[in-house]
Amino acid sequence: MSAPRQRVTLRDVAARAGVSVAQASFALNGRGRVASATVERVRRAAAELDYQVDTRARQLRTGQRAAYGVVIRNMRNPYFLDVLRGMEVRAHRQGAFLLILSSDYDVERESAALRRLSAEGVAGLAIAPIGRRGPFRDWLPGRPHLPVVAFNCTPDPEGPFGERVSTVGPDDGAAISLALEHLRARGHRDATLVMAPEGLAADWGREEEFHRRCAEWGLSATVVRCPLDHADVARMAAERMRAASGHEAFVVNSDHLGTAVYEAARALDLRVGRDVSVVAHDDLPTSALLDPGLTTLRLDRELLGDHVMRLLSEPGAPEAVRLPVHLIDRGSVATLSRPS
Amino acid sequence: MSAPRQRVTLRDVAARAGVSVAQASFALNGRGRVASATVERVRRAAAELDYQVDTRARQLRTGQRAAYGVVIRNMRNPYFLDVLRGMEVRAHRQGAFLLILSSDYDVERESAALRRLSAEGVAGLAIAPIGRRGPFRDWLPGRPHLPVVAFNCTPDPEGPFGERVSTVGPDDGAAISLALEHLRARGHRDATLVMAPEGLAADWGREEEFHRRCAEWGLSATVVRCPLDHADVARMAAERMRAASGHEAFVVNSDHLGTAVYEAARALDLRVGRDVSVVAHDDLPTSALLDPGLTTLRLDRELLGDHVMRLLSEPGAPEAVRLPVHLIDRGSVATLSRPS
DNA sequence: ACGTTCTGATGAAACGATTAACCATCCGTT
DNA sequence: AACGGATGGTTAATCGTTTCATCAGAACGT
Repeated sequence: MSAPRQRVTLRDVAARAGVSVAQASFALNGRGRVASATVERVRRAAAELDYQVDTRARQLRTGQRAAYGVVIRNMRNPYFLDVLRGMEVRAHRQGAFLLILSSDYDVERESAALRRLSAEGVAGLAIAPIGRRGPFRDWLPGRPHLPVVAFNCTPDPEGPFGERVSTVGPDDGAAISLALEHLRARGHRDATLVMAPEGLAADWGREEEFHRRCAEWGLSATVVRCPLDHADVARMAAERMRAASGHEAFVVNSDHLGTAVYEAARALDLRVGRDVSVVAHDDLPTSALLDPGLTTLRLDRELLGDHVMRLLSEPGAPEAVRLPVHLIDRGSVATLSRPS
Repeated sequence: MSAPRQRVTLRDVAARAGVSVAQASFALNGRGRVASATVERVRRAAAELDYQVDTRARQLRTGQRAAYGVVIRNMRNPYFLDVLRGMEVRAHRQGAFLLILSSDYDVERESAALRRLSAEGVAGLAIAPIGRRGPFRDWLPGRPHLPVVAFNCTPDPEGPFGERVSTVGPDDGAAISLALEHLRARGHRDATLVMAPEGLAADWGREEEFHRRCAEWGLSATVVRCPLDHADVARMAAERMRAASGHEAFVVNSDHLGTAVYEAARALDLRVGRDVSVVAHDDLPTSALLDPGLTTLRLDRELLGDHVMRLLSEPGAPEAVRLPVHLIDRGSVATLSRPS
């Protein structure tokens, strides 16, 4: 009765239903011409044996796969989590699922992840690429038929993505404008943009827009590339604050970096929102809990994920989707009565 | 030269190296007897063609798969993320990777996830089960050979897991003891344990230990099951505080629930750490940012993930691993001068 | 010169599903 | 009686790898 059978195969089901393997396959997938009585019998047999298709065999034959690969930069960043969730919801609706790997800001691992996912035969690939010309770029031409979507990166016509891949990300231009407008309305005359290390994140568009806007609005602009490590960022921010002649206003590229500014301020006995100002990107869950709350640029991250999946599952001409961003004012920007 | 070939297969490599498919396979996997010159030729051919094994075909033949399935409860909980990271690090070391699905606290989805992962032919399955007898239980006997590890749940000898599956989780007994000891040392005479909704999380062990310890130390004990939704928890906590005759001390089963207590307190104009006391579980990143910081029970979550992977990849007799927990005092517990 | 071992290589059978190409009835028409 | 068309079913090829069984020579000892 209960021999230690290794695995229930379609052959077993067919045998039990007294029918050929082909007919069993047709019956279960509702594809060929098969008598309704037979369908019933096969279904019952499958249920009784607790049969599960071996998706690998199926894929091998059909070449199709209901799985998408995702390469994110970091497993611990709630930002990516929400994106993943957005992707997952849509994937789930179409019966697919996600193969998630993280590059951990390491080009070696990013490259390995890409190889791996392609070997797994995913139906499409989403990636939050590292830097400007990581392995991503070299790797693309080798898989001419694989739909690829890059997210959280600036579309760069002459950059890594070329004609083939769609991009989805925040509307960086609008975001920077919002931030600067917010500062300007409160009497600020200069701003410092704090960016992730060169070549790690993919936020090249923001710098450009920052300079453009500052010029347009007559703000004095500074751009700083900073280390990724939290403590180092805090140190650097403290450095700048100490050296600053007047009021220092930071526009930082993530909430993570934003909290570092808080730490720096605390170390110097300065109060954020009075002595120092910060506008951040991302709106992580922690940001509302800070004191004062972190004024930040928010983007619907699940929506972003949804767009990524959409582009992956309905391939067409590549798009460059820029999602709207809005500013959440929590008071981390000071109001200056007179120019600093 | 560059015909739109669909995919580079081992046959192509073999052809280019002027050798049979078998020999090519042996050469690449270093398995059979093959001349070193041939190995070199095949390797070069593979590199030139940018060949990638089709893991599905390989798996179909070998029956083995370098992927493990994970079913977590929620994609957005940083707790699980750290666990995943722990798993991923070990998996990565052995060249395997993770198939992650989330049940979203829905038994239907948990069940679907299990089916799916087993159809994918994973080499093992880790699950943070929902409730006491979810689909998990019914599903187990059908796959007698699949290694399964449950995490973040109390091992329950007569419960869902039986003899087959290992469990990994916090040492709930020790955790509750720590919390109560902390309260007692500060003059508290009663405690309220706030638990997740019946049948959702898997923390049955804590309640038991809570009663035992309270009895032993002469504390008056109350246990509350609460809704999962944040706002509802806050409402309930406020209710209790208002009705309370003396000082209210909560031991809550997650930091998530803990912050709800903060909100309730704020709504009633009470100060946590003075008028109300809280000890939580998990130590999420947000907890240190609250004011006052949330006193919480911390567990090395990556270590937990590491253990899960270990048990999955080196199957043996089932173990019930309980990881040490320590208390992080951030001041959310008041010191009472005299008994309340 | 002849059997024996050893080396390097090959052919073909799996793995478990899908599916194109046939085949056998049976029913109704001409 | 012969034929055309449904209808329900079967056979066998195929997907890309791995691996078992086999084989042609070379090397070697007697």
